[in-house]
Amino acid sequence: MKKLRTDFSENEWLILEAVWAHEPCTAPAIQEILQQEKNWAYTTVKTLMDRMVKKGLLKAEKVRTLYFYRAAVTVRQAKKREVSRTLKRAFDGALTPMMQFLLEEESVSDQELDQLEKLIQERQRKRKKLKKKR
Amino acid sequence: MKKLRTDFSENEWLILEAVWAHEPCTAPAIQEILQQEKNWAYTTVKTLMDRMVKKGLLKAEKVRTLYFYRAAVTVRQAKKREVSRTLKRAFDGALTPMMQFLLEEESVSDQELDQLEKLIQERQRKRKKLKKKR
DNA sequence: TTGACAAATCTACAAATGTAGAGTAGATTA
DNA sequence: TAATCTACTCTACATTTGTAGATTTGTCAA
Repeated sequence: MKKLRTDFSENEWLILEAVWAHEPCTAPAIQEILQQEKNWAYTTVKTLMDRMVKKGLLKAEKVRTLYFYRAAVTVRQAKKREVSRTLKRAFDGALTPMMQFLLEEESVSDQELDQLEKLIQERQRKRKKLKKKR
Repeated sequence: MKKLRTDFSENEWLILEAVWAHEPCTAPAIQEILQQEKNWAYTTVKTLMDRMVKKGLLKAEKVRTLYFYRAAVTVRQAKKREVSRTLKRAFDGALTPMMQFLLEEESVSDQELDQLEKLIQERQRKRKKLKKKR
């Protein structure tokens, strides 16, 4: 076996999110934070986090007897990873079809549609400005 | 342990794609088709496929001595699953932020931008038409 | 009919992931 | 200082996933 999973598991996301929101933080703190969602035993959380350190998703630093954890990937990087994966897998890397799919399948509110329109038009303006410069 | 993974593994996608393109088809056929990408032994392919049957991703039908497989999920369903997952995980289910992220992070060509603009404007037209009717 | 072949069945094993108990060591407090 | 509390360490075990060998069986051609 060689192929390592490049994406995060559900649990890894959960923990990453908690860590992003509270770093630097300890394993007991994370357990506490996720108490509601996951009724994990302390050792479960700790094991997960230590495995994530090994994988380079978190960093751990020992301060006296306590371990403090931080994320080793940024929110942006994680999102990027997640999005690229879906883009590649389900749309063969093609952006427009993915966008189209999103527009069709995920119910888009009127408001969202307006926002999107604005986003794109802004983009277009930027593009045209650049073109003039060249 | 209870939580079953709701998304597909990389290998499951690969096989699903091959099956979609050739169903109904046999395990040896799939092995053949994926020969280039994955130099899998026949039993590997067969095992994967049978596990996918158990999970409800494929259906198998015995015709005399041969097993024919078909996908048990449509391309659309699979895409939907994949996309929803990313949407939920990385954007807390919010479409606009995801779109925005796509626009920012995935390099969008001029052409794509035009296409997107068109897509959205078409959408807007539809919306307005609907409104009139009401 | 027998051998060769193809596909199926059975079994196996390592790594990854989900989950956590038992024991220990340092910190706090009575 | 002794009892207690906390967080850490070590170990463990089941399930899922990746990967495939060995064996069996059904089919077809010589």
